Amino acid sequence: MQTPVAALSLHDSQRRMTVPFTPLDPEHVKVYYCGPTVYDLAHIGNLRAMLTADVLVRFLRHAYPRVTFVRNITDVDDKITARARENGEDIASLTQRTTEEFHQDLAAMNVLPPDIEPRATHNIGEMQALIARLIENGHAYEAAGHVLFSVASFPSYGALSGRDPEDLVAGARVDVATYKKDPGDFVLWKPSDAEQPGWESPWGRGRPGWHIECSAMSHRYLGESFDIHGGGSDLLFPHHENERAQSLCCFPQGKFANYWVHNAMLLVEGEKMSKSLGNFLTIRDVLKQAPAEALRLLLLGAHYRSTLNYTQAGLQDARKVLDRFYRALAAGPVPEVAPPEAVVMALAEDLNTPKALAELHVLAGQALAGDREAAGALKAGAGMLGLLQDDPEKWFKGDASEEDAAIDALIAERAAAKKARDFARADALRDQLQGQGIVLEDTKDGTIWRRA
RNA sequence: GGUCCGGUGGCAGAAUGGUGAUGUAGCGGACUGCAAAUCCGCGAAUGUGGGUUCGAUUCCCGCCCGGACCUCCA
Repeated sequence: MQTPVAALSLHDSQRRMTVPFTPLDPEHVKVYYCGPTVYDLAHIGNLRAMLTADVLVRFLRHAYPRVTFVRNITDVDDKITARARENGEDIASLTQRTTEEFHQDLAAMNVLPPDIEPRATHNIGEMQALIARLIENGHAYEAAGHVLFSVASFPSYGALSGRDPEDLVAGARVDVATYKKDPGDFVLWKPSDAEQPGWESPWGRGRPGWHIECSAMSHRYLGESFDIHGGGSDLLFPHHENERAQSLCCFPQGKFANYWVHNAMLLVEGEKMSKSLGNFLTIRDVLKQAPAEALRLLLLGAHYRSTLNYTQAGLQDARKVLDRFYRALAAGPVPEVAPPEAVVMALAEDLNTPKALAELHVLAGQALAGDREAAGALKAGAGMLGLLQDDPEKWFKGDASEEDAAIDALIAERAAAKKARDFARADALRDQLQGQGIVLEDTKDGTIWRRA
């Protein structure tokens, strides 16, 4: 039996409003997220989408008995082909290495793995089946070695992203391929030359277009209708619009995704993150400067639908906040209790993580004042955000090292000096440790230390 | 050019048609041999110009600024 939880409301991109979430099957909630194209290290913008999904899925698991979370790996893409060529590397080795790095980075960030993580290249047959079906029922056609989706055949094209197909044509800034019947038509299958990865198909050796993989994998693992489909807001158009068109045309009886969740982009020091500005940050770049948990807290500090400004100062802030939270946990025993209502309620309001964090601050204050029940609630509430599950000792001191004994020795020496009222000596020892990045705190139970 | 989203204290960031959270930073005090941590207190914000309203930061319109997307490309 699940504990009763506040009813979740979610902002659905298609309806453009926040609505109560009602699962198709309350016994089994199904979620699909677009995962990475594995040609390079994940950056903190990618991370934001993964983190949004993580908080969403954690909440769903709290509220419903069973959740299946599918997040794919896109391991066939022209960016991958290009990068492999630049590196003089095998495509397979590039995608495998990048996938492993992705997994390591997310594990470091305490992002839980999906239940199923299908790869595009393992689902080529599924994609071809969908494409054949679309041709059969008149939603796709072959032209110049390509198979294209016919936008005109799907009246509600544009409904997800709120676009009028007419506008799209008028504003198109890319030359329209002459073999398209309609400028809005997009590729389902394209021919590959000898250099490019390709698979045999009824339409010749080729490779899939960008969008069909998600239609194929979501169908295979979640069926014709599932609850939530998510990703970054930049995927709304054309990627998700096209996925929706393909899937609904293949399976007109199904609903495809019932709710669409899109997270906003982030800025770096007030500027758009881009390679040309040189402010492109991978997860690994950030983890050289601060603990993963600080980055996680920083990213959860803004609501997922708001543009978030990532800054160095913000990263340091997040660290100090975690110092305070862990101090509250370290101040005494931490009983195991259920997540506090206030935190659950905040998250139920379209995953309002900043509000949930504000509630955690209240609990931290109470815990520091001696309320151990509040400390338990702090830990349980933070757990819903994937925070504060580490040992406080580890947070403050890092992994135990042989250096620790030396630190303890200096602290003992300082204690002796203090006892002898030789404060000059005591302060010198403290300064020495300070220089090594060790901060001392004298408490009534003796001196404790932490790394700055 | 088109469509859409947003502009809240130094910084980050909630909320709301009727006294604007929270954190961090700053300042003052308590505690401390001095610090650190903790506690108490203080100051500090709704881009701009109109409109609707008894009342607007919230709703509407213009402007300025930022961002996303505009079809094989996050």
